[in-house]
Amino acid sequence: MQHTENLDYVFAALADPTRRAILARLAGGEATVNELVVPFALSQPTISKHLKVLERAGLVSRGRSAQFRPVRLNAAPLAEAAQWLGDYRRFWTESFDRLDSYVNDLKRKEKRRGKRQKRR
Amino acid sequence: MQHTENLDYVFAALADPTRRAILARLAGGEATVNELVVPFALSQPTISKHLKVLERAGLVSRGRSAQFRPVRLNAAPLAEAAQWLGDYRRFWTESFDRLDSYVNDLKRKEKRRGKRQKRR
DNA sequence: GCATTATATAGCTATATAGTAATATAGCTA
DNA sequence: TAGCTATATTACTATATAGCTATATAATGC
Repeated sequence: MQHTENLDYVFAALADPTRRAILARLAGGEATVNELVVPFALSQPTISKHLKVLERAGLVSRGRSAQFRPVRLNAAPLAEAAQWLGDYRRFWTESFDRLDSYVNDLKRKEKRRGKRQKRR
Repeated sequence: MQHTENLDYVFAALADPTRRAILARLAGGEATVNELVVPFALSQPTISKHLKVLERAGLVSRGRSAQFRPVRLNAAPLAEAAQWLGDYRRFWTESFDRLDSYVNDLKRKEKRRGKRQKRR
């Protein structure tokens, strides 16, 4: 595809509820790994793995303070994702959806009558 | 993680560039499976599988017209996703310069990634 | 019934992911 | 130095995903 490869990582990262919860937690301020482990009933290495996925997507970055590696939210990739979604905003209203399917229904009927043809 | 479970499927569906391209195509109007196969250099079963993933996420629905199963965009789940992202909007509008440096960073990484060829 | 077309399903391979326990590393502190 | 704490890495399971080819199903038209 083109240069949207980072969206692969961003959306993939957001597809896991644990990772979304981690981001929600970080929205309240940076946290250490162990602080992130506590609420999840998951092992520390598992959380570290999730953090690596979030880091690959650019959604978190790590500091260094003594033996702590504080994690903080980096929302920039979310802006990218939101921008991608924004292209579909016009399809969201139900009235438009109904109009759309109505129009498409007409197209389909016309296609059947008019035999095989390329669309628009 | 109860009533956000749908987001798992939606974001997972959006994580694949082929599926995002299918949605982009459907934004221009509904299409048959074979019409969706053409631009991708992928087999028809592979596209059918992608459509199943999109359907599970509620992002497309299928009609029935003769032996065709026309696929059409259903953008409602995208609204959900956008709403989720909206909660983080303040984090990227507050610091636009950080987005800028993030994008520059991406460009650098992409250049490096292009040298050692990759994956799939 | 038979052939054609559109799509779905089955069965397979290869790779990725989420989880685990055990261990290693790095930085404090006494 | 030794010992403690925080985090990362390793090695291993189990499951999911993306792709393929081959085949099955469904609807149409002759």
